[in-house]
Amino acid sequence: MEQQQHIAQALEMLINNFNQYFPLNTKECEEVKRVFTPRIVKRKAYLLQEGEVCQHYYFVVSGCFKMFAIDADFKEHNLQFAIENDWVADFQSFYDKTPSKLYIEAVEPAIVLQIAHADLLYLYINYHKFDRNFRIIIERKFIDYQNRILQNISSTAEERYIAFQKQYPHLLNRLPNTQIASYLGITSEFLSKVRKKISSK
Amino acid sequence: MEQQQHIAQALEMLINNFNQYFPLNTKECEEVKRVFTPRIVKRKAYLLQEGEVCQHYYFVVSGCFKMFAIDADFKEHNLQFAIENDWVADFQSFYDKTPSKLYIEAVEPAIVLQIAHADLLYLYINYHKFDRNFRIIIERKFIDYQNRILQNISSTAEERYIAFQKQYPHLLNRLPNTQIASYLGITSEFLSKVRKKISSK
DNA sequence: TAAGGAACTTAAACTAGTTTAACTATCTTT
DNA sequence: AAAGATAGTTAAACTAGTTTAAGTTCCTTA
Repeated sequence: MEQQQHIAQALEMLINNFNQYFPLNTKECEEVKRVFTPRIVKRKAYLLQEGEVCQHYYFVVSGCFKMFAIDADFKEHNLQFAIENDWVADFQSFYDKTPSKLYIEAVEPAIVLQIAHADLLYLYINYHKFDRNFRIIIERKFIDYQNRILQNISSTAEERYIAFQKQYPHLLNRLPNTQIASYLGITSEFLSKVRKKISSK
Repeated sequence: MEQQQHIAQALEMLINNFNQYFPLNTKECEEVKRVFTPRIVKRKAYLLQEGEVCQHYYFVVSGCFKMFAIDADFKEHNLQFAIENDWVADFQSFYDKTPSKLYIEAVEPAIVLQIAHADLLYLYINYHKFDRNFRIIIERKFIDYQNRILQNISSTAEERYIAFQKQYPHLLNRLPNTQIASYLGITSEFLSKVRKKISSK
């Protein structure tokens, strides 16, 4: 059946993702296939909304998500985008079991593989390799965040936009500029001005 | 001898730090005592300078550090401060063995316990618990960074300074305002203005 | 104990980025 | 095919934050 083949492909993608770090053995692969479950997400649907406890850690198989907060003036601020092969969750809520202040919304129709908190703990406790691989995954995300903070405190909006273009060329076509502006911490009107200035060079 | 007692105290602090997460057994404690070595750092001395490969992961026993980058205009931008019980390193350089773009400098006389890259790998490979505990340590730092990014893209300098006061009251007294301004991503002149405005309320 | 250097403040002139508003184009849904 | 929402641009008036410079205090080290 077609559906089952899609699931098999998604799981293969996930296992390949783990294998980039410390490859899984047969038993570990079986456990992954057992505890990760697929989920189809429509455009504009949420994986997480403010006030909910983040119950799952998500691996993105296809599509694109934005994770954002809404401030007192009802403005959205994009913390990160997640596309194929990315991991996304609100860790603070996921590990502390506290209500999240964040939203995770599909900006394109998407497929994810999700693992529940208890299942992840099960993997951590029984297989050294998942502590290892998730440590490495989070370390890489930490490095990305650190570089982004450095940019935020040291560069102008124009410099940050140019850096974004270089670092995420594949996202430029997939996201409206309003979303990129929100990620960069500027208004979309000002991004428009910046883009005009750059293109006139 | 007095020196040895200081070292014993520092190691106890380190082990207590690990024990906050998943407590170490006797063998793991012994290994920690074997592979972490103490280092005394004078004020204004560096643990890391731009161009060097970050060879150690540092646990701060006492004192205070700033980690920063220097931009094209020779201005410093503080990425983080580290005091007692904090961990500090440039991960990108440490794991990839690439020259660092960062500096780690003592702003107070300090004592650290350092572990070399190879020794950390040894712990990771032989003891599940270190992968586990360092995963948790980095996850917490990741959450802090994420909250900071959200602040940077969504709040004014005044709001960020007030948040800093709340989150790090103990750092306010230990750091000159110039260093805090650099951390917040503003000039010290503007921080002066912000502080005046706040105090006049 | 003198002197040089950090640290802090103030202020005036400037620039980067926001706000509000209006217009156009494109997509989405019915 | 129409209608409404979403996206992008422009511009004028505004505000947040920078730059340069000068003056003061405090701290450090010779």
